[in-house]
Amino acid sequence: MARYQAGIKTRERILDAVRTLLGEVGLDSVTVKGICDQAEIKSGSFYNLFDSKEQAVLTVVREAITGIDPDPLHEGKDTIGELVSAYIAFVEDTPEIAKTYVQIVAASSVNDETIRHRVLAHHRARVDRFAEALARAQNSVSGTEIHARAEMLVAALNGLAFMWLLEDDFDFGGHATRLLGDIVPA
Amino acid sequence: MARYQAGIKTRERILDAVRTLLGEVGLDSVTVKGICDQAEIKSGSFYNLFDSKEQAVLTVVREAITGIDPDPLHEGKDTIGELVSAYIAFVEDTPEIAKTYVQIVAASSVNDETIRHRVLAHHRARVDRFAEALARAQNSVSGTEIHARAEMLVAALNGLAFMWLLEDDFDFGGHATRLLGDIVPA
DNA sequence: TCTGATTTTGAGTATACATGCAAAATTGGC
DNA sequence: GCCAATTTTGCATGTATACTCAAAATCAGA
Repeated sequence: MARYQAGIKTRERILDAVRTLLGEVGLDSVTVKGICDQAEIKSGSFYNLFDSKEQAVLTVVREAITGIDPDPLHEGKDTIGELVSAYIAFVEDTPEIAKTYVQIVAASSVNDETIRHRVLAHHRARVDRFAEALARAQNSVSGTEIHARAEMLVAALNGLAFMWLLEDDFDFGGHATRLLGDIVPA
Repeated sequence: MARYQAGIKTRERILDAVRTLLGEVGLDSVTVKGICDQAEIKSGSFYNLFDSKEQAVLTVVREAITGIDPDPLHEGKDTIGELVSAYIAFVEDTPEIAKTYVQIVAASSVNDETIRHRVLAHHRARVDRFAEALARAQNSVSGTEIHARAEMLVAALNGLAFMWLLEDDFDFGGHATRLLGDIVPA
């Protein structure tokens, strides 16, 4: 345990503030002043704990990219239903982070090669996991066919997340579950 | 015909510059200086033709929102294949505007109520058109079922557009066509 | 070529932002 | 309660940005 606790707590307050603001005002509208107001600190404290605004935002952004695929070590064990449930849980339980994820893909990916590659790598790994789970569920279909279906399923889930961004009361979980039923008949 | 042409041409150069920059650097990174450099004019000229940066950007944004559904008066006549083809053409023929559309949905929708409602209204109208076309193709299925399928189809198309943002060589047209084949067997 | 209308220029202003820093306040072991 | 380490404060600084404006340049009809 560190000798002084205050700084650690302030760091958490800052990250909480960034999470909130990313969901509220969007990736490019987050300011240091906004973060400090939300965290109820002064800017000097912010720079005592982070080298730059970028660093604090990137910390949360990494969280968002990783959050969509929380446990990549389970490979070969998940069912397709569990994978879809994990996506639904991600969107419904941590909506600010999910919103951030969508914004990262749409906005940052355009002008930030580093983030784009990171997102792309995670996306491909996710499609592979979906494909493997699909293969286990329907082992009669060919590999390329399975992979195309997985890509489509993930695309549709992302599209539904997209819609959920637009409509506050959009039933993301319901639509995602329905979609799963269409792809993998019970 | 107006007496002086120079101003009109400059206006077009500015809008072209905004279109280019929206695709290249993203919605929130477009600056007046950037627009002026790209259009090879000075900032004074910009403000001679537009009241604000916002106005110029919004002009192109409206174009993007409308562009995804170019001919809403054809209702009752389009086939589902034509609607999907129109989406593919939108993405492949005007990629900068398509990119802008995705960014608007993801970023602006978070903090701009006006744009969000505009996008949402267009989206709903589009889903309705897809549903009507689907109903004509498969009139055995119930109305709510058809509507759910239309929503899913549009979501999947948006999701694919999403992916195409990440990967330069993503075969959007191929995947979209495949998706259509899955939903409406030939 | 002259003239008034239109367009362009480019320096200038105000503001918001990220970041720096020295001093004050707080913390916690002794 | 003392003191050194840590943390917070809040003002200062430099920079980028949106936007203004008066003067210069250009245009097109007579």
